[in-house]
Amino acid sequence: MKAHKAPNSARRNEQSRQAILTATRELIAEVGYAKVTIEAIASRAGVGKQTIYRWWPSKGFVVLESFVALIETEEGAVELPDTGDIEADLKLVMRETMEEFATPAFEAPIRALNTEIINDPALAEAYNEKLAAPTDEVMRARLRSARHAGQLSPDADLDLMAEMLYGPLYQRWLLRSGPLTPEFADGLVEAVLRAFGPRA
Amino acid sequence: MKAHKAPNSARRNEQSRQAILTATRELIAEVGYAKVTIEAIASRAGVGKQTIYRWWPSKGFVVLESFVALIETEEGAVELPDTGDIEADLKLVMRETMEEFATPAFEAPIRALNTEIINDPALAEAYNEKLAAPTDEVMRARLRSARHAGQLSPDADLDLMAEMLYGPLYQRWLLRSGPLTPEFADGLVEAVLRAFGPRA
Amino acid sequence: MKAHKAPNSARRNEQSRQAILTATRELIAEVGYAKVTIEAIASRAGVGKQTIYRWWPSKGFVVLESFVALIETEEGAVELPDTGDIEADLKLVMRETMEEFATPAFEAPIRALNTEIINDPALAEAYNEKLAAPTDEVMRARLRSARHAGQLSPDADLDLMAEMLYGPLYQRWLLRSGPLTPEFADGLVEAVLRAFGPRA
Amino acid sequence: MKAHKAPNSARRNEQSRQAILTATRELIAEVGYAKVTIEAIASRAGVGKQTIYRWWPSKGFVVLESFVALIETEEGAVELPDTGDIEADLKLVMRETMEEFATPAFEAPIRALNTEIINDPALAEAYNEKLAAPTDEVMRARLRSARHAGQLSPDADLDLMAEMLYGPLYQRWLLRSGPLTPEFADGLVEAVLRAFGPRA
DNA sequence: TCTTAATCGAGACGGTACGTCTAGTCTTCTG
DNA sequence: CAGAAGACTAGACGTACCGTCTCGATTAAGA
Repeated sequence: MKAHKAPNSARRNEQSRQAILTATRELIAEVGYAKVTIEAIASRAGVGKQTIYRWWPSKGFVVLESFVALIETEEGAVELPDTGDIEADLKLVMRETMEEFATPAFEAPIRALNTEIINDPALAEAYNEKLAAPTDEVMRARLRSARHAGQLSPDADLDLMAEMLYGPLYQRWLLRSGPLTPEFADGLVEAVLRAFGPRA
Repeated sequence: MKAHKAPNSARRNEQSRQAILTATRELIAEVGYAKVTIEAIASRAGVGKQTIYRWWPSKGFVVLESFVALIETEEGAVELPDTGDIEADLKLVMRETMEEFATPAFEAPIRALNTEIINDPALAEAYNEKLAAPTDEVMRARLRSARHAGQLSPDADLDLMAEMLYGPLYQRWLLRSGPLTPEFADGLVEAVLRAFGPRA
Repeated sequence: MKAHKAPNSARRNEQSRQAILTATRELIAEVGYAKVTIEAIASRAGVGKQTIYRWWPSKGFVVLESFVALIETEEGAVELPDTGDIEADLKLVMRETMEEFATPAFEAPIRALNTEIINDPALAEAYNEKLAAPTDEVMRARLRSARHAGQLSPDADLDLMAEMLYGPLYQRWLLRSGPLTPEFADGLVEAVLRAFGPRA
Repeated sequence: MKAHKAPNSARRNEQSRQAILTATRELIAEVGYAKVTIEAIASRAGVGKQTIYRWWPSKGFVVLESFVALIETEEGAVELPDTGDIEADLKLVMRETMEEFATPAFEAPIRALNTEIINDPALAEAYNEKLAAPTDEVMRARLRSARHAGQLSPDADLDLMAEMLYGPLYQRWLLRSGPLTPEFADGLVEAVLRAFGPRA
């Protein structure tokens, strides 16, 4: 595998970049990730194929950047609810997350990205840094608040806790190993809180 | 998508079938799943392409069957250790699972399968039934034994418990979102046992 | 340069072959040789690109074969006039040849072929064998008849004679180094006959 | 086809011009004309592509100018031998010409030019004027001398004679329609002299 | 035992997309 | 402010595979 070497970006055409990211998002929504081709993106964006190959090492990175760009525009409002009741808040968040996962418009591209991530460590790194890390940080912030409020054990490992909340959910969704029901979300939250609650 | 209709298997050539499954496994190990093509499998197996298309609906199913075939041959010995100490046993199992995940010979094909599963519900179902279910059942058997021994709460949800053990581990591995260290395994087991232990 | 290895032609699809040769001729007539692409030929012929690459080593050979095919269909009538007067016959033939050279429908593809021949010895060989040799043989047959009739010296080198008739004409045409006038043709014939006539 | 309009040459950078012509000659010698690209010339010459497009209408003209430039530097010594024996002199010249044609360093670029000339009338004109005409004139000068010496018929058409000497030779070479042997050269000269000799 | 019909290896077929290459134009920065 | 540097749109290149489709040549079943 040849390492991708991005050229000097000073001369980069920002209009083309935006057109490519937009076309990518549109195409994924229209025909599904697996059928999105570099040629189609270039054609839709009114751009030469070389312009894509010049700046991105693979389709996965184009897709990733197209989502990062989308998220960055709506940034700021990303924060979990904090009613003071950690259990209620977590259950709500988990249910909302599950619903998001069930939305085709959301599901398709994320599944797509995960497909690529599995076999591309470089893309995985970029994904974790650009998309997963911010999401996790939001969760950890809420947990930190709860711990401060005495609703969690003072020595609760919040990183592990976040992973225990998201991991089982994610697995069921990605591998379709089980249904995403509210009961599942509630049971998961309750179990995690038993593990990290103040009594533990 | 046209439904795959397997023809009458009475006339099926078992030698060809075995050659295909073996070639598939070899090729995945040699060049990685993404670069394995139907043509390469056919060529390696000394088989016409049509013979593959006749009996399997997609590459994913060939891969899946090649692993199922492998596992079925070594069946029987699959059982978790039971020293009477559930915490020690689980920690051991989790560490061993992690090591397995780190073995290239094991990692490559499982990643391969997961790639296909993500975008193919039918394959996901077959995967969960043929490969995941047996593994989970082994885990649940050990947990049932522990509950019977009073090391777990009488009303512990063993299905959920198994998912909480495997989910975070699986997520870290598949998405490379964190390192697979013994400390992580231990922390995970301890937290899950706090959630489902006799006091809870 | 990789040697072109035509596969076993037993399975060859004759319909596709004809469609390709026809499409090639049409495209050359429509847009000119330089702008004819393999992709366009394939598309026009309703054929996969690989089918062209499988059977021909380069665009030049496709073009060559398309003309050979054309000529072979009208075969049989190819013979020079023989009125008994070699000078008159040659002058007529040379003038007709010049007119042919001036016909766009004829000129374009032959120029095209010559372009390729210059830099491709293999194509040159095929061209000389398939297109040039038959034409030359027809000329030599007429000269042989004239020699037999005593209108040429008994030891006249007919091969050289043919080359001296066609060479200057060809050069003027290909390199546009001079006009193709009847006077030029007549002068050329007269000079060649002085060189190879019975008195010489 | 857009007419090429050379800009005001007052500001033209002579160093760049020379670098381009030199790079062109070197590249033709190294990789062959067909594989020479404008980009490669610009890169080798340390020049922007635009500088080439600004001053030359096509690759052919760059090649042509690169040879004209070369020839102009060694000009003056161009004259045919004149021993008084036209047959011996012509045979010598023809043999030398053939040898030149067989020299790769000479052959490659001339073939290259001819490739372009075939399909580009404007270039053909420039070629005939700049390269062919001087060569022909040298030949005609020698023939004029022979006619004056009574070795040729007083009314011999020297232009036609020159074409009859070069034409067959050129055709054999360009189309590889036959071997370039001394016997061929001698036979050609003898035949032409029979046609244009004093007796005729 | 002899059809006879499905399966087999083989590989040509019409296609799609790949990633690279070059053309010719346009833009930016530097000497 | 001309020129080097090089990014841009466009599109052909030749390759790799896809999944379908013949081709005989087995081969196993039932007549």
